Amino acid sequence: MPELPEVETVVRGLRPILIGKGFRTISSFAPSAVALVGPSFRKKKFSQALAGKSVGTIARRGKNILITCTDGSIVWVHLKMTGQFRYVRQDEVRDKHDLLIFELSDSDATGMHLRYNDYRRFGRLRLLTTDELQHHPSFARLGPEPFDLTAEQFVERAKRRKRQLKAALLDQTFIAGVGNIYADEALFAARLHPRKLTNNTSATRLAALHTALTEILGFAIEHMGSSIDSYAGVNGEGGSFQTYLKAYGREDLPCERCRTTIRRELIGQRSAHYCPRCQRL
DNA sequence: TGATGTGTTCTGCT
DNA sequence: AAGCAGAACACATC
Repeated sequence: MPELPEVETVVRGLRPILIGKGFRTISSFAPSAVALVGPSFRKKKFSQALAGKSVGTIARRGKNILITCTDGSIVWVHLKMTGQFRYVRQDEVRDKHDLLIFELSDSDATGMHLRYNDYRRFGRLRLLTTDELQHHPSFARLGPEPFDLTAEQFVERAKRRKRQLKAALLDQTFIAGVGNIYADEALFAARLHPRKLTNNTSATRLAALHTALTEILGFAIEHMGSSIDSYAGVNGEGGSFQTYLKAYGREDLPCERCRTTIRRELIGQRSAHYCPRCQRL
């Protein structure tokens, strides 16, 4: 389940593979809903439109990956739950969920190519112009990056709404990049109940939540994310942050602070893991 | 068959 | 009208 640290790890893995390289040909086994093009590329399929372009820069915005080509067009990728990029030998047998295969300008020399695999097919790749991306409603509404916000700015933002803390952290328009794992971990670290309301939480505690969140995200990036379910980096390497989880996935296990049993509860159709003793409402 | 998992979008309520 | 909660949806797996 790629969240901010996992997506950052993927971006860092893609850079040495793609930057300065060209897309020679792209083989697609993807349904048309998975790989799309913006209006200015109409009439062309994703594979056709991307072939021949070269990669300039690769960036992350929230959980989104932005691969900017030297002609200004952008491949906007959202991995959703199970999307993965893998850099593999060209002769590796194709998995049935390998949906796109990118032959690169140096593939003949290296014998390697890039694949996009997504067994649930929720992920999306779109080839757009810069303008189309900036005006796309779901991209334009993204909230600030956690690291770009001071604790004071986070407090001010939170105080403006009346929302359960867990829901606010998961809301990509409130803050970009946080998913279920890191929301639960940040709330545990700050000893805040997931159902506590933003407007009923003191500025001090909200500031502490922001500090916990950025510390945890930073630490998780250093550990190349959490390998839970099927997540792996571009070169097949797993992250190791899952060994540091204190709340997420620890239902029925003792809290490491007070030994109380960690509870799992549905909040807005999402499981929330928390310690009922350390995190009081 | 239907429950599961997660981010985004839709619907309807206050 | 704005802002929110909750449902629906995108899928494959078992």
